[in-house]
Amino acid sequence: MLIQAILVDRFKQAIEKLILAHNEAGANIDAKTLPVPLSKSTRPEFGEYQFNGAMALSKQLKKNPREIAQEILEHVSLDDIAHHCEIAGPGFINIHLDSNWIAQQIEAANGNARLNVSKQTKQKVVVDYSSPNLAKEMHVGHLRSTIIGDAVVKVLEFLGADVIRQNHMGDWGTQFGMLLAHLSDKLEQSQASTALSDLEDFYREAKVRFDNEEGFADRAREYVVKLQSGDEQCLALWEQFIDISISHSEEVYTKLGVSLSREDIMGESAYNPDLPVLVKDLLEREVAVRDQGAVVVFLPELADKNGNPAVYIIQKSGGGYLYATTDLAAIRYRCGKLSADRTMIFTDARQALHFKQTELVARKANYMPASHHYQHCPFGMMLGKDGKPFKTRSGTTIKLADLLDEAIERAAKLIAQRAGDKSDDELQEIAQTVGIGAVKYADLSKNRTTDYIFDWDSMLSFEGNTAPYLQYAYTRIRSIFRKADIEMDNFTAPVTVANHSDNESERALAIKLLQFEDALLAVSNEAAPHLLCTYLYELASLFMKFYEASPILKTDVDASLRDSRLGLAALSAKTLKQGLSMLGIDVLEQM
RNA sequence: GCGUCCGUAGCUCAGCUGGAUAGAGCAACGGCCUUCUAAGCCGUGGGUCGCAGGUUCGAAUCCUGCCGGACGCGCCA
Repeated sequence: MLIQAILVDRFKQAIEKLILAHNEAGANIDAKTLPVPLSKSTRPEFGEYQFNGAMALSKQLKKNPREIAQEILEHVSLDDIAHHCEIAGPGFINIHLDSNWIAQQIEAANGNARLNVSKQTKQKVVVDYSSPNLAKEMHVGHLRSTIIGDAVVKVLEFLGADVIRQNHMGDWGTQFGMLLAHLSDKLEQSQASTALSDLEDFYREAKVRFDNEEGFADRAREYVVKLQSGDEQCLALWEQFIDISISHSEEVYTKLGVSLSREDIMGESAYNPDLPVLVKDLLEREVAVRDQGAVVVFLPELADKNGNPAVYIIQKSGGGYLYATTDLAAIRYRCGKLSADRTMIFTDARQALHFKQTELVARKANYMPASHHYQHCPFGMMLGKDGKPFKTRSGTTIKLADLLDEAIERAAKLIAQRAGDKSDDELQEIAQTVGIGAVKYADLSKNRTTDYIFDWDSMLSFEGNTAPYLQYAYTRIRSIFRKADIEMDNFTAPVTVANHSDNESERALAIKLLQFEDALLAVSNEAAPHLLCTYLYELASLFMKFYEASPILKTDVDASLRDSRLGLAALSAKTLKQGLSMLGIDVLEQM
């Protein structure tokens, strides 16, 4: 149910009719290109939606804007949706939705497993996210890509897209020479799983040897060469390393409730066989040229002031390949083999230029169809409370697994203070759900593009725009249904929706419930899960107000009113649950 | 030097297809529990939307310049 789209459509038709009439009378305006500025009203007394196009039209038609607004009203057909419209101020058209229509939509959504969210035209979308470096353990820097990407994936899937997850893991590169040389030595005394139980320590040890130990650096370089030439023993060693490192990531994914699995891994190494083919192809077709021993693509589109083109290196002078080469190969694979319509890549903002250049080169080389929608979705850094990159006190990066454990611990402490009569197991489950939810929500609820400040206290405060607030709203509704001994999921009842003057909180809640699909569509278009967070927070907040103002199970509430309110509560809970699940956050029956 | 992103309340952030009096939360202060779970609700105070121009009937939103910050700009990813 897309209210916004329906209204835009109706007004579009009205404007076209109106323009046609004016054009017959001598005007000359192209109605197709006119914007349809329709938005939510800023204040309740202005109705639920407003159309703001009359002022602009009046200019073109040289007529009083209020008269134009009147003409639009004569042409627009809203009888089924709107109770009435009015012209206000300089020419705003305020739309007051019809209470019966709203009520019908609520009932329909309650009786529908998809909450009346329709499926969009099917599109094949590749989403590239998480992509940790397997040489090390996942650290806080991987949190954003992982959970923002996963939230977008889940929203796209719910809207009917054919999503292909691509975990572009860093499983190749010179650093593996050092790691494999070290691993080879370690295996003389212990199992690989033991040696690699802490990847951070392992990396550090290898690095120390590389920097200080006589002959080790040479051995490391030999391993790189052997690995690249496909030496079997070396590859076996590499596979062991990768396998164990992947299981470390999987543990984090499980803890985070992220939907990535082994099948989604398409690491950098997967493109190795294609890299020489790709470079050769680009050279033959003269997209790329040799320059100073390297193979490069010149990009005059990104030239500096003096006309020097930007340079994009795809093969080093020593013959090695770079991430530019791999990313081009990935485009070929995704557009060719996977025939994707859209690619979304979630990496930090520092790589923006790289992806801009990569897209330019890929388009020059025709590796993407012109219609392909290639989207780098950048995000800002995670900063500590001091505004500097988030690190431990000693200045090292924080392991993601440790961060999540700390979240659960902190949540457990806070929950214990309000424990009530819950068992230890129950408390542990709540701590898990609340702690992880809080960390994820704190990140997801912020605009993707800016840096954000990580602060334990505010994310676990359980107050305001936090995951626990949303989870609590859900448990309140569950509690009502428990008390009434009614099964919520299949509950349907005739719903009535009050006028704004009779019960404002009820009406506001009902309308918010109908805007779920609009919110999801915005997330899908902008790759911005914070829009869903905002929506869910507003929904929860409106439910809380409704809950305070409108008793449901009290004895003086008659049966039909009770059932109507139960209907609103049920849809609120189902919407919260569905929305949170797309953010990868669980709900609880009690907390 | 060039480029990208950003600058909104004491703090953390929304709002940016131009629209009516710029919104939340936290923090501060004051109310509301014989309870559909107070992890809640209601209220009060708090803003030169970095600065200066411009476009417009109308600018936090678009354009230009400046100031301040982060990041990036040929052989790391």
